Amino acid sequence: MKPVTVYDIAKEANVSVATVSRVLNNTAPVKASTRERIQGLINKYQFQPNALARSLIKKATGMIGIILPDITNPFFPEVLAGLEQEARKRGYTYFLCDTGSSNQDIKDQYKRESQYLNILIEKQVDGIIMIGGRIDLHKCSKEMANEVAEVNKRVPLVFINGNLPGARYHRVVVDETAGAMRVTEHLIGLGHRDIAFIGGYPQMSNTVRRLEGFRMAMERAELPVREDWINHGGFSVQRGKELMDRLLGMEGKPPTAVVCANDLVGIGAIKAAVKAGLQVPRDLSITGVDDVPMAANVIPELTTLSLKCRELGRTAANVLHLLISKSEPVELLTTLQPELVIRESTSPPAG
Amino acid sequence: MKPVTVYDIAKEANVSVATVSRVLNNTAPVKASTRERIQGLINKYQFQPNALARSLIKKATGMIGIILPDITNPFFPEVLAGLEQEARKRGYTYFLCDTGSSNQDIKDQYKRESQYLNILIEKQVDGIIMIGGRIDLHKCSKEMANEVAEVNKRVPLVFINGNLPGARYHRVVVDETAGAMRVTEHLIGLGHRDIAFIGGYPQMSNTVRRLEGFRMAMERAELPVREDWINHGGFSVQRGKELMDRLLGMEGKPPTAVVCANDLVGIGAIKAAVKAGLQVPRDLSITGVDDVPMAANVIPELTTLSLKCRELGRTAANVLHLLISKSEPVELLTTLQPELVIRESTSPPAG
DNA sequence: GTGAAAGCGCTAACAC
DNA sequence: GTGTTAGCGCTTTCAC
Repeated sequence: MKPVTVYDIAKEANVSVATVSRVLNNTAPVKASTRERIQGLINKYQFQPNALARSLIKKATGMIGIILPDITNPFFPEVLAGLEQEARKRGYTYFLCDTGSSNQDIKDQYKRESQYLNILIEKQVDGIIMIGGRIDLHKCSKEMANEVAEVNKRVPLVFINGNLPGARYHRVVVDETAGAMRVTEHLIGLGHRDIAFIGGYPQMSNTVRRLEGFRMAMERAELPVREDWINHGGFSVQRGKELMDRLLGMEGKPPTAVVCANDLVGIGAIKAAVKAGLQVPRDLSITGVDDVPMAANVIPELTTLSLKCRELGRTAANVLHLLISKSEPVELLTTLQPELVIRESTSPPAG
Repeated sequence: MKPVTVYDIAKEANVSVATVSRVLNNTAPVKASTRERIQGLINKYQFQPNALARSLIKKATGMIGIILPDITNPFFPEVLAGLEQEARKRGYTYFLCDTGSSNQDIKDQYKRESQYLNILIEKQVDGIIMIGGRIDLHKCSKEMANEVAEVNKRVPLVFINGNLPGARYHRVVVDETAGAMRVTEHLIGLGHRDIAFIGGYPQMSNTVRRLEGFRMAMERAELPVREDWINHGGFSVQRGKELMDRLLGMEGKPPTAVVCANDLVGIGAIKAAVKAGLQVPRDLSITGVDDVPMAANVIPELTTLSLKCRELGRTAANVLHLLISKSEPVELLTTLQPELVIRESTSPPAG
């Protein structure tokens, strides 16, 4: 059976399509009796207006796109949850564009970003939010940056925790440098002097920022930074284990505390430390960054830096909505303050 | 600046829109020279055809909708990852419709499902996948079931691990009953006789199925089922802690093993047990269901039942695609076998 | 309060 | 090979 259209409704109600449209959109007064007649038919046929046709005219689709690198990393669902809430409230639905670093060849991640960018434009989304991927690159290639700049000209665009050279973007960020400083200072305040930093990728700006905060805190406390205690390699639990193993395998006195680039690495670090016979935090304090739900569920519960994931998502959706509705001018940069969450994985050093 | 259309391209290339459309879709041969001329303009203006207009004619959008209850529960991102992979390969983009049991008033969850169902139809998605929510209800109300039946008439629909009365649906399921039996038998094989079951909701069919498998294994081994050791209350880590605490607080000899309704409950159960001074698995064996990534990352690593999340997602996307393309008849029911994953949280009972 | 008609940007017959 | 034209299903002037 063919889907019913405004014409079908109009014909059966003995009115014109214009009138049907009017009751559909409440865009002009309609006589109560005809309105009821039409409404009756709408209910009878469970008529649902075709949003494609509507959007084609209105030049607005109520759809936005979210491009992210890996929904499987628990950080992103948290951000999404915040985003969803705000988006739904404003009447948007969203395309989730996972560039799938967990599934597919990670080398193609940026290619998939480009594809999704194009697809979203063709689908006429009202706006796009990007998080992770190329906007986290410390040095992004001119071509990749350019692509995004072009998109930015065509449709409202908001970055979460990232940036790109060559254009001015609307960004919602959390001050990771200050946050990493706070984490490190917490450790220093506890009495630690020998502190390592593991995880992340040196070519990613989030890692650079977190490491920078770490260094600033150490410097301010006049503590030496052991360069061989700074090791990168990724953001996964597996990486955390490996990096911690390496740290534990080094000659000489080990660190008494380890700042991890994110919670997953921190969880891996705990695993490796426990497996090596250490007690956390007695023998070794460990911290994370993100405050994903699991951070509160591991044993011992992970001291971490809350990146305010949900608020980040809500805020980004909000900024994007403001941009779309053009109701008011929007600040380019919105900065949230992260929050130190002290749990069980940190304590004064033993001895 | 206005977006460029086929007309703009056609005019500047001195051809008709039909020819532009032809090179865009490779739908008929075009003289090489004109094709190049047109392609040049397309590149020059970075012309992207409006997918709304195209879909309006073709009656296909390349969009599908996924309705799920809570992206924040790590089970769902895993399924999504599988789904995304398959969907992308087939050229679909998808709306993520999170009915947000984590954010908002959970009482409105089913209302949001209804809303999303309507929105997806209006947006003319080519198909819908549902997972969780009302399709997991052991007894779903007539009205709620009816809504879905109506949707099922209008657009291809696939359920993951759920069902609804009143109509025949295409479903991709994993045999949870057999799986729960396998888990329980593993425990029994280890020598356990006093086994509890915690977590889930009695009104949800997944809980019913898992509990059924548990009971069947116990019965087959001629072991008594202690009804006061069967406690429901949810699927979260927090619930797992509470339910385990209650178990530990009961009079008499405690169970030597606990089958948890899912991994999160299992992780909570471990936390509560450890906090109570027990050693897992020496004093208490604990199992989960799902095999979310975190199950392998907690200490001790959780023995669990892999629900083949990714495969579930891939298969569902596949089935939906088959339904959409009508290329071949599709089985109503696709069943996957779950897999017991033995890790560290189970061992023979002490002494 | 209501209808006629002109599109929104594209594809697909159907001519030539 | 290419152009003309009629829609897809809806909203929106502009009359009446």
